Amino acid sequence: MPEGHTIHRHAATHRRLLTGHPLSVSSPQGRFGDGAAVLDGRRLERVEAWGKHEWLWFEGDAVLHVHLGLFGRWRTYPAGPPPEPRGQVRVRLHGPLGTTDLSGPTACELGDPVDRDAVVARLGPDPLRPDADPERFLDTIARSRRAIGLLLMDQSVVAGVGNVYRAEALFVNGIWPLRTGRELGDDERLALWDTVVRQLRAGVRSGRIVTVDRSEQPSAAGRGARGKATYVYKREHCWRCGTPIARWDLAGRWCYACPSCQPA
DNA sequence: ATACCATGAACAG
DNA sequence: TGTTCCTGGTATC
Repeated sequence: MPEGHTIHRHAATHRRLLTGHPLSVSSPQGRFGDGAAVLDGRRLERVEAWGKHEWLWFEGDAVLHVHLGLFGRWRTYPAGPPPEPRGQVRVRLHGPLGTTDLSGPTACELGDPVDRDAVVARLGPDPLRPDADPERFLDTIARSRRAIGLLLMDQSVVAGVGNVYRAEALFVNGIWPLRTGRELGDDERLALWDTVVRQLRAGVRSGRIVTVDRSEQPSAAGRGARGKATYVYKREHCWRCGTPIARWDLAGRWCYACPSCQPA
């Protein structure tokens, strides 16, 4: 399931496999309105990701906006699609080099560049984008009385961080989630930004969220072995110190932290 | 067959 | 703050 690293990986795949070609566009599930008919046969010009959003720019200023939400997924078939689509397929994009099927998205809308800009205007900097502006993130949280655990999940503060990276980024910096943005030190704010950049990039590279440092992996976890993925997220005990993990509902999402490594 | 759960977010009030 | 919408994998009857 998708945080920002997943979306950037999908964008890269779509870029590589689908851009530059006229695509067959269909909606096997039939729930894409007239979008499929409008896009069918158009050339895909470029693909862009920002946080958890993806835009596919087709010729003629037709822009497909996709947000996977909690359940959405892309299934890509470089060798050609299976005869029967798997599950409920909202959109199928088919080109000479491959096919990709979208199911379960929170958003799948056809618009134009202005619509795209309107979405971007609501988003904070994306740590994965080269044009990201860390100062926006730092200034916003430096002024905020809201808990840093809420700020990291707020896509208008930083785009692409979800529940797993929230938990892990706070952990590696020893920050209790309920401390407010303004009461953090400048060094802590900067370190948090650096951490989400590093963790998200690692996620793009590997396709998994693995935040536990190699030096803290069990020695048996060599090549191929999965090793430990997280320090606190969905864990019973802290991977670093063994203290029972605190877990509570924070604005409707589970929040995980180590009471010992992340003192309040 | 059914229940429950999840890495998300918009909307109402 | 609570409700609603997406889907599908796993657990439970």
